[in-house]
Amino acid sequence: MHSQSNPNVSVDCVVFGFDGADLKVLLVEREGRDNLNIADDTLVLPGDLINDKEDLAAAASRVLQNLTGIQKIFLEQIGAFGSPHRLTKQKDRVWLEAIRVNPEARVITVGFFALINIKNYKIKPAGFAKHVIWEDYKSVGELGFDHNEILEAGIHKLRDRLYREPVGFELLPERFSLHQLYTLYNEIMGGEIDRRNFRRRMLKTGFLKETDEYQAGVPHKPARLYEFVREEFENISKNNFKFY
Amino acid sequence: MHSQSNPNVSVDCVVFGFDGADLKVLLVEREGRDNLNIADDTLVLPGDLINDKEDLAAAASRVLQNLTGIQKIFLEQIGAFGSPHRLTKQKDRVWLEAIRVNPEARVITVGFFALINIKNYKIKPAGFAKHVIWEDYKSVGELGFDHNEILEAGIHKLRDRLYREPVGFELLPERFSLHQLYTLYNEIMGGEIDRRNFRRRMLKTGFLKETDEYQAGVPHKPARLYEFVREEFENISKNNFKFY
DNA sequence: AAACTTAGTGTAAAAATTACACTTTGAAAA
DNA sequence: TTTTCAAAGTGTAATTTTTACACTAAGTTT
Repeated sequence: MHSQSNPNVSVDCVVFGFDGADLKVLLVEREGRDNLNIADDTLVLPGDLINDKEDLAAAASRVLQNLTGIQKIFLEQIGAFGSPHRLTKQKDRVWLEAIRVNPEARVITVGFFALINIKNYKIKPAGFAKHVIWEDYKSVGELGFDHNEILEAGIHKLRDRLYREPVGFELLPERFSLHQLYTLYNEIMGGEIDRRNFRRRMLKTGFLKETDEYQAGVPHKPARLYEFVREEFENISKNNFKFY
Repeated sequence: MHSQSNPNVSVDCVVFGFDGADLKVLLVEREGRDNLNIADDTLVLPGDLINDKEDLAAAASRVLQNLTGIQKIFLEQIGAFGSPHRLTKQKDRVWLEAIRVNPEARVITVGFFALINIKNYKIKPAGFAKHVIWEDYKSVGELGFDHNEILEAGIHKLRDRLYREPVGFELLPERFSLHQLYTLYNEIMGGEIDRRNFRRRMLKTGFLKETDEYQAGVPHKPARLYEFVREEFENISKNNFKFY
């Protein structure tokens, strides 16, 4: 396994999820205290060195599959992060020396961002990851390596994509209420979107199909559920639709 | 020099220029036929392996400095390109074997795009580049390696940036006519922008300062020249201005 | 039956976008 | 010196998009 790892290139994944109210990020606690003999409970983005004949996206996919078990996942590259100093923090060095074949190697990493429906998958620790947690995006503290920087680039990309492509639906269940969709957009855009205008706008697009299903188990008027119809989206907006 | 190169990571630069009418890309002819004993006149993007303690952007900057002599240049990352097959075309292999210390190495490359004012600099061959040419973007044929793919990603990024940031001015002389600006936008956006609406819109923004200078040596009414005032741009549009 | 909570609906004013054609000016040609 | 040519420069009206804003409906819990 390590023998076929490329010592100079890794991938790191910014995985966003949505629980209906807040935007979450998947973080892992570095294997430390218990398995190795070092005190380290630093949180990092899930990632790994790439294998020799492995595509970059495939490597990211592998990392996520280890954590989530999902095969097909929305994945998009954020970019490369290659500062010569990105691994030189003291704590990071200690960890690298404990775990890597070649801890001195210059590593450039390629960031990916992924979107998953937080309810659909049980996340389980795997590989280097001792614990895996969904952290509220707003509460993320200092991460290991240069991962705060990668995360920032990730949220930036997410906003950009949310604005132009129908990626929001990746974060929701197949059937969702307009309120859920609204909360998602409003949360990620960090903004003050008008609820009524949002609703009208989304319905006007024509790619939301209303179903006969309604919310259940809520202590108030149940909302109608909708589905996203990708074919309609493709037809309607030959690549230059604006979401908000 | 080669001893401090990282064998697994390179940078490649998509350099756009504008000659007043057409969008151009800087391409280099691989050193081949003459200096090495191989027949190879393939065109590629300028690029090189990164050095061991060199930042990615610094590597791109170094490559461009070798070609253009410019220190400060507008540079932005496009992304990483890491297909395991990106160097496996026959012609590319022959060239790599002739030139690289470790021609078998898996190389992932990081693309950058740069904008330069085509008239300000004399481009001169350097390093691996035998000839350097400004190729009309629309006429670019098959390039070596995966460079067509990188170029496509570059033009995509350029359009995206042109839409949101005042990067167009990097491609023009310091003083320019509204016609030049219009042609630039219209060319890059590949579109049918209305000339009058464009003019009004740009003037309304407030960050174009009119000068007392006029076009000279043209066989018709000379146009007034304008300057881009970055400070005004920064003030007016706290980061969410839309150009077109 | 009352209270609570979220679902669901419409309109009018303002702003932005679009489509569109003629006059002006200077240089070059006749 | 007059004519011709080429691009510069200018305004308006119609349409569309965006924004701001408040009440009624429906189901659950108390």
